[in-house]
This record gives sequence, C-alpha cells and structure tokens, in this order.
Amino acid sequence: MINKKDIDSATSTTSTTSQPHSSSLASTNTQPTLKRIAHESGVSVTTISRVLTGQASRYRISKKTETAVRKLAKELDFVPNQLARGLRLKKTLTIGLVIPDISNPFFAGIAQQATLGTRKHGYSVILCDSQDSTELEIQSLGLLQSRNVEGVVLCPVGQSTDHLAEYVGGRLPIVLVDRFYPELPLPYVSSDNVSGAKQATELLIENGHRRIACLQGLRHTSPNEFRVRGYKEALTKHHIPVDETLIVGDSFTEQSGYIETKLLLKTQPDVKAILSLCNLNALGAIRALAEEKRNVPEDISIVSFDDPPYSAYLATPMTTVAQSYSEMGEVAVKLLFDQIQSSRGQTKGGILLPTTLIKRKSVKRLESPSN
Amino acid sequence: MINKKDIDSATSTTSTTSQPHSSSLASTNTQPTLKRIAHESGVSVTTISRVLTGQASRYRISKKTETAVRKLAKELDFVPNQLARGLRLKKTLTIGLVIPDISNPFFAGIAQQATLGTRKHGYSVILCDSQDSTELEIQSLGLLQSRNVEGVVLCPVGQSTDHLAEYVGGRLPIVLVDRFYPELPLPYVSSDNVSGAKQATELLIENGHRRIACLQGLRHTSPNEFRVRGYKEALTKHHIPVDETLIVGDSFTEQSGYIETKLLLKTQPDVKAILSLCNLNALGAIRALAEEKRNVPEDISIVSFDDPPYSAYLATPMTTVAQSYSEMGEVAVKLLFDQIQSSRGQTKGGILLPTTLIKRKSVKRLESPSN
DNA sequence: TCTCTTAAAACAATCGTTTGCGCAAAACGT
DNA sequence: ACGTTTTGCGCAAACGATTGTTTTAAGAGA
Repeated sequence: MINKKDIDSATSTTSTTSQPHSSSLASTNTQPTLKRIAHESGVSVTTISRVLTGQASRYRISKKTETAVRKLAKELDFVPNQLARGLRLKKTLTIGLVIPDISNPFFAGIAQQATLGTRKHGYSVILCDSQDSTELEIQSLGLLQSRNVEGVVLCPVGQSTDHLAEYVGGRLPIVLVDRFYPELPLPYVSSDNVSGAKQATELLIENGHRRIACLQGLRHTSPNEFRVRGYKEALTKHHIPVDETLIVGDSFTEQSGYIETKLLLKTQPDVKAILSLCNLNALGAIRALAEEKRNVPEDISIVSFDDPPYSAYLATPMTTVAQSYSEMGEVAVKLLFDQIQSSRGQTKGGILLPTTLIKRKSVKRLESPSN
Repeated sequence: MINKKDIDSATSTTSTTSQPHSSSLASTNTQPTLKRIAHESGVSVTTISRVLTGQASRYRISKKTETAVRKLAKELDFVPNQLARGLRLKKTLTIGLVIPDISNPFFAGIAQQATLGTRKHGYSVILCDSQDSTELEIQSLGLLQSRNVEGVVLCPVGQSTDHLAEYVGGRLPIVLVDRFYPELPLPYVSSDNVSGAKQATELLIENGHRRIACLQGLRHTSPNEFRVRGYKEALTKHHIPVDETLIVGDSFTEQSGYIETKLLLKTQPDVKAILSLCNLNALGAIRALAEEKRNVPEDISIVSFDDPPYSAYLATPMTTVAQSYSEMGEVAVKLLFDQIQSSRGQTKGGILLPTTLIKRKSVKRLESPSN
C-alpha cells in the first residue's frame, strides 16, 4: 500500500505550524475532496466527514482535531460534492419545476417564488420548460426522476392526465400549480377561478350590462372551465339567460383574442361588454377594437383575467381579476416540502387562492340597461 | 455468494417466454438499478451497463444477450441514475443559470431560450434567482459548483466584479449575458447598446428634436453606460451639445422612471423628447406624463429600450429599441457549449447582438425644430 | 505490572455507474 | 487430439461522501 504513515506524520507536524502549504494547494485545479483534506491533515476521511457534518461531538472527535480540520477545510474552500452526497444519502436537495412557458409573466412569477422558497429550504431547482407540449412534459418528468429530484412543482400543460396518474401513489411528491384535474387526487394550488370570474361578471352586471361576451382560453383546462362556470353563475344569479353563442375562443393567445373579437363585433353588434379570461386574449381584443374604431369603455367595456404590470398603462387602464401568482408559487413550494419532509403519504386536497378585482377604467356604467 | 446460476437459468427461461414478471416487479417502489436488472436477467452489471450505453458491439456482447437486456430494461422502465453516472464520469450534463430577476420579461426570455438550447444538448439547467444581490450571486455560484455543473450562464448583478475574477482561468466555463465587464476577460453576449441608443437618439433628432432627455437605469452597469454613450455620440454627431442635466435616473425600475420624469417636467419644461433606457423606466414616465396631462407624442415624444409584447397596445404605441433576448439566450448557450465541449481554454471575446428600432407612434415630427 | 474502561480515530461497506483487464469456453487450424 | 485465436462476459476498482463497526492508544484501577 501507500506509505500512509509517512504522509501522516509529515503533514500532521506541518499542519500544527502556522505555515499553511497554501501555495502548493492553490495550484491544484480541481475541487478539494475529503480525501485530499485527509492527506493534508493526516486524519482519516471518516473523521473529516464527521467534523464537517457537525457530528464531531457525537463521535468524540477531539477539539484539537476538530478545529484543525475546520481550519484546513476553510483554507481549501472545501465544498462537499453534492453528487456523492446525494448518492449515498439518497437526498439530492433538489426539486424540479416544470412550466409550460417561462417567458409568460404569469408563470415567470410562479417560477420566481418557487425558486426563492426552495432556496430557503436549502434546496435547488432544476427548471424545465415544457413548451405547452405534453410530450415534453412527460420527458421532463422522466429527466427529473433520473436526476433524483425529491419532488416537483408542475404546471401541467393540461389536457391529458394519463401520464400523471402514476404519481398519485406518492412515489415522487408532486404538486400541481394553476391547472389541475378535479378527478386526479394530486395536491394542487390554483386561484379561485369561479369566484373571480363571477365577481368580474357581476361588476359588469352591476354597471347595467346584460349582453356580456366571454372570451375564453384553452378548453378542458381547469382554469378555463372554472372561469366559464363563474361567468355563467353570475348571469344565472341575476336572471340573465346564458347565451352560448357569446362564449367564444379556444386558446390563451393574443391571436385568438383578436380573431374572436373581430368576429364578435360582426355577428353580435349588440354586445357592449367583454369578459376576457386571460391577459393575452385581452390584448388581442384591444387590437381588434382599435381596428374597428370602438372605444373602451365608451363603446364597449372589458374586464380581463390576470393583472400584468402594464395593465394600468394601457390606452384605457384595464379592470382586471388579479391572481396572486407569487403566493401561488409560495404555497406550492410549501405544500411540496410538507410532503417531502413528512414522508407520510400525499396530501390529497388542493388549495384555491382568492382573486382580487382591480377596478380601473375599462368598464362603463350603462344608464339605461341595454337589451 | 448468491446462487446466481439459479436465478440465471430461472429468469432467462421465463424472459424468453412472453410472460413478463411485471406483477412482482411493478410492486417494488424504487427506481430499478443496474444491479436489479442484473439479478433479473442473470447477466452481470457490467454487461447491462455496456448494452445500455450502446457499447454492446465494442465489447462483443452477443445479439441475444443484448436484446434480452434491452427488453428487460424497457419493461422495468430503467433510467440510469444521473448522480452515480455523474460521479463516475465527472459529467453531470447540467449547467447553471443565474438571473437577477426571473420575473422580469427580459430575463425570462433569456432563461427560456437558455433552457431550450440546453435541452437540445441533452443537458438540464439549475436555476438561481440572484434577486439583484451580489451576495446571493456569489452564493449561487458556489452552490452550482458543489453540484458539479459543467458551466454557467450568468446575468451578473453587475457592480462588483471581484468574485468573478477567479473564473477567468477557465476552471468552470462561464458566459456572461446582458451585463459584462470590459476589463474582465470573460466571454459574454450582450446587445449592441451604443448603436441601439444612437439609432434611437438619431430618430428623435431626425424628427427635429434637439432637447432630448435621457432616462437612465442602474449606473456602472455595462448596458447603461453603453446606452448613455450611444446617446451622447448621436448628439455629438449632429452637433448638439450634451447637457448632463438632461441625463437623469439611477435604477431600472418603474418608480425611478416616474420620479425622474416628474422632476424633469418641472425643471426642464422645454424638453420635448425622452429617451428611456429601459422599459420599466418608460412605464414610469408614461404614468408621470399622464398625471401631468401631457400627451404622447403631441406634447412629448418617447423612445424606449426593450420591446415588451404590450408595447403596441399602450395608450400611444411605443417606438422602441428591441433587443433580441431570445437570440441572446441562444447565443449564450452556444458559447457555453463551445467551451464545455472543446475543453481548450476559454473564449476571450464577447458578442454584441444588433438591436432593431421599431417605429410606432410615440415620436412626433417637429415642424420647426425647437430650441 | 497487568487488565479494564474509555476516548479518539480508522476500516470497510455502501450508494449506482463505468471501464481496464482478465478469464473461460467455444471455434478454429493442423 | 491439441495449441491458438476468437467470442462473450465478469471481476474489481474507481468516483466522493456517509456510517456502523473496529481498532488503537491512553488512562484508571488493582
């Protein structure tokens, strides 16, 4: 074997002197390892590990050894290799975050809070952008598992649920954000979309509107379905018949908002109010209205979901239903760590965050109710 | 030892039948490992590894064994443990991404492209939000190293460079995005800020403006300094004296834009044009102008840096200097992988992406040049 | 002086992969 | 029938950290 004894005595004497061999150390290019510190200090890898993980007293390491090891570790800028650690401990201190589109301010906000919250727990996050593709979402989930993440925060693309069923058992802790599946018992955090939409609709009704169009987004996703439900509930509550031809659109995009609004203006000229279920739809609607020379709110009133930072600066400051995406990210992380830490089964339920109606200038009071 | 022979014959016979032992397998809760597959199939861990890494022919594994192993691996949904792999190979297929504020659409766009580009190389990204804090940035960099990332894309907070100096050698490949330090020889990708600002300023000049205020952002960061330089160059080129009292502001925030504009309107009533060096500043300026009942562009013209998606929908569609943040993210990743793959030293230079001036309606042509 | 306790630290196995080397059996040549 | 090559695959040592179990040395007691 190696003449460990030699190294041992040689280094232990020099290490007690105040002359650090930093010159020779600094030259080595790789990250220092326990083994390296062991060589330098003359004690075993085991001891180093125990000192550096705070188990010195539990294993009766002498004060002298402890301080010596600590000092050397600091000198060498030792940082434990998380790969090796994770392998041994089966704890990677990492979670996954899967987002349909990180460039969307709504999701970016969630991502930010999730990142920050995660760091507080000493964890890191691996980010995956699923590009609104279920296939990429599946791929991402697999990738995250191969990297041994301890949990994942997922904003699912939304329309297929099959690939998610396997996580119900709790094999890998997972929490859904924004979009979820009522029939799938996975924990989730979302906004109270029905209440939000209902409030927004009622605001329009209270201002004398009765012919209210609904510009919807991607169907069969929970946010869309619940918002439509809230819209209908408000109408029904105020004894206004639901007219299905006023519920149009099929995508959370600017383009969809534009096209549907154009069409609406032609086919339903008596519509004096629009409830937009997404900020991008609203942007499209604004473009269409401008083209058709309709003023907001004089000619037509709008209320939109989501409250992006520029809402107040639009041609007509927009009345919106704000979702607290920062809270959403925060709560999601909290829920996830509840699961990770108390490894007893998955939380079944979901959490619905309240929305807040922000009144600006895009709603006009109708003196004599139309229709 | 274990009676491997027994297992061997037992499993190899059943595995050739069409009856998969999936029932007993599916019940095990943990990820399958090479060892497990080895037990099930009766061949050694070594062989499995070789088959699954595509080295079958190189090591003369028989076709029969190969297909059997492949089949079993698929049945068990085997995914190699990236931790173990990374440890052994010293390749983690991971890069770090450090961003000052992921909720800022500009950075979110960069992050998206970086994520997507990275995935194309089969890599994942660990995301860190530095919250515009140098301390968090340092912490993040350390964390990423302990996780053995192979490189990092960094949007530095920007004002201190000391902690970055150690990366110059190329110990850990790194590329700077957006903000960089001319004196620090680290590769970077940024916009051609001086040219962009110059163009924008010249547009104003060509429209007859001579008293042009400059709403700047965080000083001593490269984007800000270069934009101011571009502004001055344009002025000088057209023989307009630079008036330092027209260069105001100190932060890339909405609030700064608001306050400085308010002040400006009071102290410099003859200013008829504003060059805003950041979209948030512009938003603040708009708010201030609205409060003071100044119309854009009738009373005052604005050109802003950055082209967020809503630019066209503002009260007055904004003329902007667009930076291609998607390209920025893309190029950054490309540069990083150049370094990672060809492990010969760091690229020294930087890349400046062209900006494009998008003309909308926020600039008014002055018939008789003021002043 | 010799045994027994206890303090202090080292051994060695382990986590899941990869890989240089080596070894058996089969195929081949004579 | 007996070397020799080829084929097919396994052994064991890494990678860097953690931890149950041992070992060593020193001090206490008789």
